[in-house]
Amino acid sequence: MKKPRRVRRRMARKIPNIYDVARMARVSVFTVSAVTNKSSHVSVALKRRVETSIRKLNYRPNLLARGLAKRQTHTIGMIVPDIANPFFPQVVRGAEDEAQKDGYSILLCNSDDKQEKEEVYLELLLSKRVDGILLTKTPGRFSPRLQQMLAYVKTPIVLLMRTAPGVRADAAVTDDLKGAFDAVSHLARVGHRTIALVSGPLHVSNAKARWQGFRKALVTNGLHYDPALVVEGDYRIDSGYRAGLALLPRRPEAIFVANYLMTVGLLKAAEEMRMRCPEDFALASFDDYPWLGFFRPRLTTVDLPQYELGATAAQMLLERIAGKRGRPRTRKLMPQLCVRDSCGFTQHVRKLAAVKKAR
Amino acid sequence: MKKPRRVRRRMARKIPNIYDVARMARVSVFTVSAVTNKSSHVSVALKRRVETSIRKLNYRPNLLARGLAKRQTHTIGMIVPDIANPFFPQVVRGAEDEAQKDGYSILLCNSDDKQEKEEVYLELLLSKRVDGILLTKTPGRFSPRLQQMLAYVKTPIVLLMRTAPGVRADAAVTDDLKGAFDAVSHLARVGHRTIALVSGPLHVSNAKARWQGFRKALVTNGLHYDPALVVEGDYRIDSGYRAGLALLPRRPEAIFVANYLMTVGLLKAAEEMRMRCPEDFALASFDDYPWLGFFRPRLTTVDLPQYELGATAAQMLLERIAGKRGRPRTRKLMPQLCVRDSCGFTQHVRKLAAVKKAR
DNA sequence: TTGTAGGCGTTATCAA
DNA sequence: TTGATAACGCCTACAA
Repeated sequence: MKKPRRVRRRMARKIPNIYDVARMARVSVFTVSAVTNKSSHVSVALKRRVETSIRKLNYRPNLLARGLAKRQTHTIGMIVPDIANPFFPQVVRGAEDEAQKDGYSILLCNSDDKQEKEEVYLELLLSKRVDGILLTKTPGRFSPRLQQMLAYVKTPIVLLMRTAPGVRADAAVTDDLKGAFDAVSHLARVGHRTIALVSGPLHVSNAKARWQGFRKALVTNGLHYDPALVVEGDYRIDSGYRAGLALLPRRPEAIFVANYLMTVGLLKAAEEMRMRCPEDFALASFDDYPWLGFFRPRLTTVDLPQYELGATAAQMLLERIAGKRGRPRTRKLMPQLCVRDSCGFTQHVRKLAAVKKAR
Repeated sequence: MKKPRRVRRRMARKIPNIYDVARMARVSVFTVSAVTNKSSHVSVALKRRVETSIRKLNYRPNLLARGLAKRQTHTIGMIVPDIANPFFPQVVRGAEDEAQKDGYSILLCNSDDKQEKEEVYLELLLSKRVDGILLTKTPGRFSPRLQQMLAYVKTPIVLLMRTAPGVRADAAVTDDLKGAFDAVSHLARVGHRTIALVSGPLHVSNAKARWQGFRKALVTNGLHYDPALVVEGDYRIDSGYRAGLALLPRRPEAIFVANYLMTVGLLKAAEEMRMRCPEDFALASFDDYPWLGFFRPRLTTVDLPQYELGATAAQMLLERIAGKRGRPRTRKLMPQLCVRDSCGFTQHVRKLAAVKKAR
């Protein structure tokens, strides 16, 4: 004989559970569950009684318990390098919107691009039984143990922004090679012959792609690749600053920077060295923001669809969670070159006009 | 007689649970639990056996189940208007860092400053049994039902950035009145006599405070308050743009804008009207970002400690979660005026120098 | 259509 | 110190 659930008296108030509702409505918990989940047909009379009780008690199902029973939490984990990097907020927002449509919430983690942090978070997310994970992978491979865990639990993962060697998973990325190619080609077209590169960390897939796009553009435009004009940064402001200090004294005609934060650092260096853009050097960079058109130098940029990137990744993840099978897919979103003044284009046009006029 | 837990054969692999570990180590689940939680003393021999089994099985406690049993999830909910607003990422980051130190994760939600979304999220967070909530309250009051729920479950809330009438809770805010006062006073000191205001939505506490700071500065500096020079926006780019279109034709000597996004909009309007800052109008605005010093106009701003704000709020929340009692406290963080060129200060100084020289 | 009771994976209580 | 077993609050097969 099982004795009835012990009545708790200590805490005067207790959050009502499904039993409380059932008791008040004089039905079984099954009926209550059927009503809250619309899972099975319930007669109108009982349904009404249940709903009344729910309202009276202000009952809300405990999603923890539900998650435990159904083995799904309607939560997805998202690991980004740093939400404070202005690139990611829009991505996260896109993912959150998409997730929310399907009733999913997002657990946000910052890895700082450190493998150890990433590993800790990944394990935590698995322990919290998230239904899936959106991951901007840190450089480097998973530890064997983690790899094994991931394979074992089969929690779907979608890679975001970066692919990762050794990880077989869906991915949502941007066509960074093309983005860089377009930007650098544009610089060449405007007439710049010596073009420097401030690259991201080359062991990160998208930095590599941007570097490749840079090289390809040089080749295509018949320009010389000068290793002395290439500096590898880490996508943060300070590395852009150091790159600027190293690069600007060499007087390249143009500089292509692989992300916004490093561009900020580079401009800081230029400021200190009293060099102006685009008068003293042309500039094109990755990532676009709503404010860039209204401050000088008006940056020429490669605009990445950040929001869409996050939304797409979330969609892919939700499909996997919903049970979609098949081998991993990679969705590549297209960047768009956004020409403003920093590349020297406007000066270029003016010059052309002047030449034309002179003749 | 209770029959032993049914052996599941259907799914070949199953995530190991505490029973599996106990069985392999030939101990009871209690012992395993005691080991993983270090909650009670376990003999060295058993402890070793348990640890070995844990390692062999790659066991990780199911945090859902733990949460259900212990009635705490080590998760906190965070509701911000929009993570894509560049103000919030740093705030979120501060909160996340602080939470993570104590083993808490963050569930992130965007309310878009809509009461309905906020309410849905709040209920969801409660249903997910978060241990506490960080809330940048939308304007308006909670519905009675929600208010009742919140009071009932006693989940601690800390208000972030904005206080809210009718909500008795800890709060972490910035001294916006002082921030605005300092900025506007500075504009006056530089010599501007007609100063316009692009305000945030006045039913939001911090917009109100900034407006008050503006007015106080006018009074203190003996300037006239002209309602025609005040426009109320909604903190978004577009409202700043419209404000610019309305305000700039009136040729105020200076404009004070209550946040960054609206400043961006205002500059867009200025651009269209071919008015330059600071030559045609001076500008000071709220919120500072790492890049502002390197683009023109170099904005004079009120720098708010965003990261610290998030961190402080999280600390306060964690204290409440840990059981701290006492009446609600409000922590007010200090802003810092960051003088650059847009306020016309440098021009002002140059003029003074010229005058001096002339004598 | 509705109810009963076992299971989800922990922790916690009470004996031993 | 350890073990057995009842919560925690929900879902769901199976039975009625």
